Amino acid sequence: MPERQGSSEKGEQAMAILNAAERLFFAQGYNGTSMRTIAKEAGYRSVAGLYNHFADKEAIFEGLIRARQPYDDIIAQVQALNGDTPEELISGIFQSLTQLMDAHMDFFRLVMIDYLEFGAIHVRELINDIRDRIYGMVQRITPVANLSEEVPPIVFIRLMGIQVFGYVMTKNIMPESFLGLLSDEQWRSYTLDLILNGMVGIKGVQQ
Amino acid sequence: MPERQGSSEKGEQAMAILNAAERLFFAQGYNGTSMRTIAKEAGYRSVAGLYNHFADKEAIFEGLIRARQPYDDIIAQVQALNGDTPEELISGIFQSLTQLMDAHMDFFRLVMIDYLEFGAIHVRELINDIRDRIYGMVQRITPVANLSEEVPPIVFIRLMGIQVFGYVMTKNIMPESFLGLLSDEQWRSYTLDLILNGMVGIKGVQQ
DNA sequence: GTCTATAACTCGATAGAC
DNA sequence: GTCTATCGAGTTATAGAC
Repeated sequence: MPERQGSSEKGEQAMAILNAAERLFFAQGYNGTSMRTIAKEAGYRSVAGLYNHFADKEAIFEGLIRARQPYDDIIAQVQALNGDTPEELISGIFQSLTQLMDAHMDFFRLVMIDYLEFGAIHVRELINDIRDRIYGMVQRITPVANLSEEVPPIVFIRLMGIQVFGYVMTKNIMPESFLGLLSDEQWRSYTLDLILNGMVGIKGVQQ
Repeated sequence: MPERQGSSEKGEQAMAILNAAERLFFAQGYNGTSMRTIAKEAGYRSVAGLYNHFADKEAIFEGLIRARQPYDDIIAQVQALNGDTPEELISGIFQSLTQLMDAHMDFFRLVMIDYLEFGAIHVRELINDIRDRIYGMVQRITPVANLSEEVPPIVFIRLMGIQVFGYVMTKNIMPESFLGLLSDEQWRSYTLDLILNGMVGIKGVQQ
C-alpha cells in the first residue's frame, strides 16, 4: 500500500512540526521562536531533524499558513446556504463566517504575522490561488441576495472581509472591560444589524 | 529657560531613536530589529547610547506606540464635525476616520506588532487611558446622528472600529490585482454606503 | 551622555556518523 | 531520517573610560 497519495500531502512528522511551530509562534512570535525550540516542541532531540522536512524557517511558516487556510471550509459552507429572503441569506453568510472565524482564529494570527514579517506575500499567494472560486461564489449569490448587479463582485468580497477582519481584530484588542459588557451573541447580533441595515438601522431591541 | 516642560515630554534624542526604531520595525519586524541597528539608524556609533534614553527594547516600543497614537487627532476632528442630517454626520465621521487612517497607517502596524509580540497590552493601556473621552464623544453624537438611545455607546465604538481596522487590514493584504480594480475614492464610497445603508443598500451608482 | 570593548548567550544552518 | 557537534554570526545588555 503506497503511503503517500500525492506530493502535496504532508507526512505525519511534518504535521507535528507545523503544530509545534504554531503553538510557539503564537506564544512567542515568529522571530521570537527558534528552530531549536520548534524541534524540541515537536519531539526532536536536535534541530537538524527539522531540515529533513522543511528547507528553512520560512518554509515552516508557509506550510503552516497553507495548512490553516479556511477557504475550503468557507466555500463549502456558503455553497450549502439557502435563504428565502436576501436578509436570511446574508444573515446566514455572516453567521457562517463568524463561526468559521472562531474555528480559524489561528489563521488570522498567521495572516498578521505574514503581513508584518513577510509583507503578506504568502497570504496574497493563497488569495490568488482561490481567486476564481471566490468570484464564482459571489456571482452565484448576487441575484439571490438581491445585491446590485452594477456593483463589481470584488466590492462585496472586500466589504465582507472588512467585517470579518475588523471583528477579529477588535475582539483581540479591545480591553475585557469593554468586550465583557455584551455577550458574544449580542456582539454578533449588532454586527449583523450593521451589515443588513447600516449604522442608523441598529435598534438595540433583541427580537 | 528650562528645557523640559513636563516629565512626559520626550527629548530630541529620544524622538530620533523612536523614528529610527519605527523605520526598522516596519522594514524588518520587531524581533528582526536589533538594538544595534536602531542605534546606527539613529546616528549613534554604539548601542550603549540607547540605554541612556530607554531602559530596554520594549520601552522603545512603548514610547513609539504612545507617540503615534491618533486619539487626540480623532477626538479633535470628530468634535469639530457638524452635520445637518444623521447621514451627513456619520458620513463626516467616516471621512475623518479614513483620512486619519491614511495619516496614521503607522499606528495600525504598531497595534499589530503589539498584539503579536506583547498580547496587545500597550494598546489596551492606551484605550483605558482615553476611555472616558471616547464615551463622552459618542454620547454627545448619539442624538445628532439619530442613533438608538437603547444601544450601549460601546456598540457604536466597536462597530466603527471594525470598519476602520477591517479597511486597513484588507487594504494591506489584498493583492494589488484586486485592489487596483477600483480607486481609493470608490472604495471609500462603497464602504460608506455599507455603514449608512447596509449590504443590500449598496447600489453602485456614483452620484 | 556618548564612546569602546566585551561578557554571556542564542540564532539559523550544516557536516557527517549512524 | 535522526542524531551529535559545531561554525560563524548574530543578540541584549553592561562596565568603565572620557
